[in-house]
Amino acid sequence: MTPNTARRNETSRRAILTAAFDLLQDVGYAKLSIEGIAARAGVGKQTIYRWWPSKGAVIFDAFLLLSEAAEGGPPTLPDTGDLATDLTLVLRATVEEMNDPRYEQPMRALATEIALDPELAAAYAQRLDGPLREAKRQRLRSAQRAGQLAEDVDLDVAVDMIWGPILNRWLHRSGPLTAEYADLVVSTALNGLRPRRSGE
Amino acid sequence: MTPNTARRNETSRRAILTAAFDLLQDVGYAKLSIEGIAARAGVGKQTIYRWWPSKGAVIFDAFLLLSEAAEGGPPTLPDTGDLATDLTLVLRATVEEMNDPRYEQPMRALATEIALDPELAAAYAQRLDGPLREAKRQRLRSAQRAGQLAEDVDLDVAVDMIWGPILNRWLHRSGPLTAEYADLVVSTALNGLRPRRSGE
Amino acid sequence: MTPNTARRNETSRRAILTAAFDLLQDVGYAKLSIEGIAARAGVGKQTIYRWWPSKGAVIFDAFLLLSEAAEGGPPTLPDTGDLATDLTLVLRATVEEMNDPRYEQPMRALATEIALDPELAAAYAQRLDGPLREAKRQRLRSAQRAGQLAEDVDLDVAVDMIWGPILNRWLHRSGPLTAEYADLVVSTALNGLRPRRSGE
Amino acid sequence: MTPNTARRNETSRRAILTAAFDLLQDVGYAKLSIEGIAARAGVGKQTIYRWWPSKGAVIFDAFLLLSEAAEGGPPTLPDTGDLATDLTLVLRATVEEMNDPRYEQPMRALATEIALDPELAAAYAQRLDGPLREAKRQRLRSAQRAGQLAEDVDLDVAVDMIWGPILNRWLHRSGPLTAEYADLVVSTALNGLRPRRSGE
DNA sequence: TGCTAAACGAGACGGTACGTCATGTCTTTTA
DNA sequence: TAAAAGACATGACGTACCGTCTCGTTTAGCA
Repeated sequence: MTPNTARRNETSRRAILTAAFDLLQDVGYAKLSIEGIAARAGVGKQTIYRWWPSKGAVIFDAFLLLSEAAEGGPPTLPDTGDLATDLTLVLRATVEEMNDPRYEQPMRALATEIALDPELAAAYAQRLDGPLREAKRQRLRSAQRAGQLAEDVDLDVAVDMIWGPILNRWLHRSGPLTAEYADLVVSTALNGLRPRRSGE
Repeated sequence: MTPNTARRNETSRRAILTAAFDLLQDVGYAKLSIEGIAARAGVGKQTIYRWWPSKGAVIFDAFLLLSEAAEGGPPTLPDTGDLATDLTLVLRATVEEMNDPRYEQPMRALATEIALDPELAAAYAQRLDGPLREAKRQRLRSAQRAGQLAEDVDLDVAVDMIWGPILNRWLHRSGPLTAEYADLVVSTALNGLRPRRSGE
Repeated sequence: MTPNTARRNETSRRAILTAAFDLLQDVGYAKLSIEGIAARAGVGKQTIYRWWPSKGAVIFDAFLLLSEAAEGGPPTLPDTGDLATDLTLVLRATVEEMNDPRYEQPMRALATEIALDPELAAAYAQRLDGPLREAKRQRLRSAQRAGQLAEDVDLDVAVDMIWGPILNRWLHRSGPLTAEYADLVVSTALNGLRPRRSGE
Repeated sequence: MTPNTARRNETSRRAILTAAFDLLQDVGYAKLSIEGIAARAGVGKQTIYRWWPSKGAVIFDAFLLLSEAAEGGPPTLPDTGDLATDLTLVLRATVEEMNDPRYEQPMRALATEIALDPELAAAYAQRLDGPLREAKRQRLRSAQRAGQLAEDVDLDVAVDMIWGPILNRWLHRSGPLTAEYADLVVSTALNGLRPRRSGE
């Protein structure tokens, strides 16, 4: 069913994924074509069709290649002991990456494909977002142990509460995505919307 | 700039927007074509190109038509005096709509177009999301007055905190989108992540 | 069924047929492609596929255009009163044309398509070969009246007897195709293979 | 230059040629592909490319195999002493073979390749048509000795005169190819087109 | 009888062309 | 006289084959 992967040409594979990522930056998702990727990679179209079921799958693998290249070992969030500080740091970095023109178009492309293709979404959840989300959960668990996070908070909801607004504002462009916004999100999420009996 | 709208055939306009919306349900965003819309609407292609600059603009207007049809006057959120109750109600309804097969594909299409096209995003922010967001802010302001919301909370951030996680989970399919999740989001957002000195 | 021919672009039609004919000379039948024709004609591929069902049909029409351009009125064979002289003249001309590099490749292409596609063969028999064969029969009939051709000879067989060997030798390259051969064919066909009681 | 033929796998060779011939019957010349032949023969593509320079060469060899299988010794035409009788017999058989669906497509394919490829035409003239044509010439020479054929007739032209019309009508489908037609060709070729002083 | 070089099946590869579909522009016809 | 109908140049789609190129695996000839 799956093509025999043994004879696969690794050089071509990397050329394709790199070409796809580069083209996303250059021409954007709307004008990304399989023909274009093949041409830029110096590869026959069939070589793409042989190994990937869809354009989205290529984009997905391009990110996978990138993340493999970047990391050594599973990702972790900084843990200085103070949750607010750490989250602020991380979210500011996230915001910066989202505003980086090198990544913006490719990331939008990936988000789009995931939004439209459930199968790809599952792969994303497992292979790309999975480890990262686990790291986030881990950091929050540590905060729980340190008494900085309520015992009864659902960690997945907590993650969504912190990163969701950021991702959303980026994707929908519903407002400027700045470090200040990131800071506000952190503090608001931690304190909650309700008035607190005693000051922060 | 804008084509003279005077001679515009209103019947064709509605036929086109309805056809676009219906096709989104039937064939999905990926297979939606201008030719298809024109054919289903019984309209010449040129009539579409004359009045809309892009496929995204057609989809956008289709939603606009829908929202005009639905509402009388600007939208409002229920205000029973208890914020938690009202938010829970509204978010459950939102979740239900997002799971409604009639709307899912079209809404994903719109979200996709907005994510990729800044101009469309601006139009969305102003014409479709604008009034709704104002209603949300209004409800939160009322809660502030009632002492159910901290005075120093940025209302836009608050809105993002409540609706962001929902939208996100829906768009990225990062988990099941249920009424329970909606309830959890409301209570977590209101209480915040930090431990509270005294019970809820 | 047949596409409405009313809106057809005559300029494109001629460009396509001319390009096809020229390409046959330049690259030969084996390397003739629809894409190549479209490119050389400055035309979209679809314009070819819209109006012709096959590559053979394009080639056929290219010859049709040529023959229309060439002739005024239906073709006739010379009639000096002496059949042998006239046939010799005509066959020499035919041989010359077959050896003309401008026509050789295109004519081989047409012959090939006809040999493989019965429908095309029927069209050829009717529209291209038909009038010519009629002219040949006419000349032979005239010879019959002049007592230069036996009364009981089937004129179609006679035509085949004279032109068949030429066509055959050309197509199969079974020997050199020269004026001398043409002359021999004429005299042999007229005299027959059997010994004659009295001189020629 | 020529690959060492020593290690050649005879089983594969026969499988390839048989597969090629069978495929010609089944799918026709236009859809005959090297890949198809290799697949049907259960053979790697390279094995075909190693031993044959072109598709036409494979088809040619397929016929060669067939003719080797059929015959014992060089072919001969029947010689009852009466040329007309013998030719009629032979031509009727030829006509029958040409109308046989088992051979029609393959023979058209061979004719096509020969018409387009001079090298193949030379091979055909020498290896396939050569012995047969020699047999035809032989029979005519015998007729000459018996006084049934004029002394001054060029035997090659005579062969063309008899078989050319048949082959032509078959290849171009310029008319029905029947036994009657064959008979007419024989008698017309023998008698010639000119009126004879005294009856046949 | 065991070694080695080739021919073999399989099939991935960079390509070309296929025939189809949609794009956005244009012209023609119709109501 | 606007809009439907649809032809047009363009260009991408996904597929089929081309001819070349490894891969391991027979298989045959020599040593």
